[in-house]
Amino acid sequence: MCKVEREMTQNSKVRVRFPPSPTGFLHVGGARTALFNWLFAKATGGKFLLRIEDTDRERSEERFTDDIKESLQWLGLQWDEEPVFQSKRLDRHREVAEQLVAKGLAYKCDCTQEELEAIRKNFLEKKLPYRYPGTCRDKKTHRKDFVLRVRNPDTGETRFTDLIRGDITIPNKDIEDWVLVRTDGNPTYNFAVVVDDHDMGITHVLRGEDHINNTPKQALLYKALGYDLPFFAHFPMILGKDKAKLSKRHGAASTLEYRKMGYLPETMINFLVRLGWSHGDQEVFSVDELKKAFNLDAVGKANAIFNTEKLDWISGIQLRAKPAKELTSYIRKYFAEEISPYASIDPARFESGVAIIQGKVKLIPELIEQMDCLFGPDPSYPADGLKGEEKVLAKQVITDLKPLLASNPYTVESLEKAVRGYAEEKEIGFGKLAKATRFALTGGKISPGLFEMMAVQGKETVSRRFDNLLKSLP
RNA sequence: GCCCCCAUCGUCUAGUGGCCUAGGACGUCGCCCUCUCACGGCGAAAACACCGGUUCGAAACCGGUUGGGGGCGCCA
Repeated sequence: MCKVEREMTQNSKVRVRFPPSPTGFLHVGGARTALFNWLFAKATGGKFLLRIEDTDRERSEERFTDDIKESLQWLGLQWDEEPVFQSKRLDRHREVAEQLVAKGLAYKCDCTQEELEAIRKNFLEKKLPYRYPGTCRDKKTHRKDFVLRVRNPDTGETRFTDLIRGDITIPNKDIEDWVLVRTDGNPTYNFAVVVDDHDMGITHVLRGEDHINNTPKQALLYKALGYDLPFFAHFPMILGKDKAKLSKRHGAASTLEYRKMGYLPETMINFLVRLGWSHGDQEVFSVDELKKAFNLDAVGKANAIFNTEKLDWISGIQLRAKPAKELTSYIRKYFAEEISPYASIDPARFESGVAIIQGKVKLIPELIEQMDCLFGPDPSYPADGLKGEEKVLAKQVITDLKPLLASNPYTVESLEKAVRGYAEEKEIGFGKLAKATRFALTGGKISPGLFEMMAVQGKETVSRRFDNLLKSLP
């Protein structure tokens, strides 16, 4: 925590917000912005709020609001107060707009979109930077349709402090008289944000770097309105592999798709937090650790590329770290359809199946797939699964092991002792023996540890599969 | 075109003037461990964009160049 933050957090409660517009699914860039806000709230003992910015009635859809909420909840980023819907605050926005007009800080502009387009085109042709020229600033009479624009100073400069980047200064001549209220009476983003952040008591505006250019506009409005400026911080962007701003065409559109792919929430959080934030050499974090360790001055300034190599590595680690019981109920909740073939399996057995596989895979679908050798139908034995001499050995080993294990308790230790004892006695290399046994039990070459597997499969299955193999052998 | 932001291995990053012949992690490639697959251990290749300053001393500070990103809507 840097000095400014410390002063701030000592004097009053931190309140941050995540303000998505429901015009698309929550992509991972948005998810990370939400995460940083949430972590900052947790680290400072503040509140994390959700505001749905649905002032664009045309493009806003309820299914996107649902997607955003579900994504946040899946990740565990629970908001602390009822979500605010910007569209329900219309009256308040109009009220503030009127105050601005009354003070002469906003004015009506009846330029049509066509007229503006012509001006814009003209500026572009002359290679001049386009800015609304203030045509209507002092006009007395207006057409029926008009917008409200702010009256911004033409000279001087606007400065604000970014907690990550330091002071940022913009000449006022580069800030145009932008639109506050549309022809249809709805507020624009930059206007609604300022009013809402102020009314919601937001102390820290933490958002993506794509908003840096909006900040001077908003800062000017705060001043015009007589509001205290909140602290600002702009996070670097997450870019796609082509180094362009993340969008639909970069693989997964919605954060929820990562859930489907089999990543855990803690995996996403661990991965996302390291895109732009660091803590010495530490790479692996639990969510609880993050809630204590997160701070703004360890956030970097440079953009990061969303590269899933490390995501998979973290996934393996988090999968291994999750208690089998929790992992099992997570799988039951989100992969119900995928595990439906194992519906009849005793829950405790199912959980031990999860336990012996979770350390070997990186994603949940892989885990479910590997459970097939435990709970699926008996395997068939491909003819080329074992070579000639291996078949001879297999026949001997399985024939001997069958009665030996039939009278043995089915615990990992006891099974291991019995089988290893047998191998020693017969002077058969354990590797060869294991290969034959594995083939008998799975019909393949890859499986969980032999004894863990047998213990989960149970005496009946093991014995039956031993018989099956013997029958298939010449 | 104009404005803003940024710049260390392929990728994520450490680094706040001397500890840097630049550290960690992912990925890659070897070797080891091992009942297979994983895990784990050891090792290798791999970066301070460029040019000028400032300084006894720059990856670090300043300026410029180049490169990248973002913005320039009655979208958010």
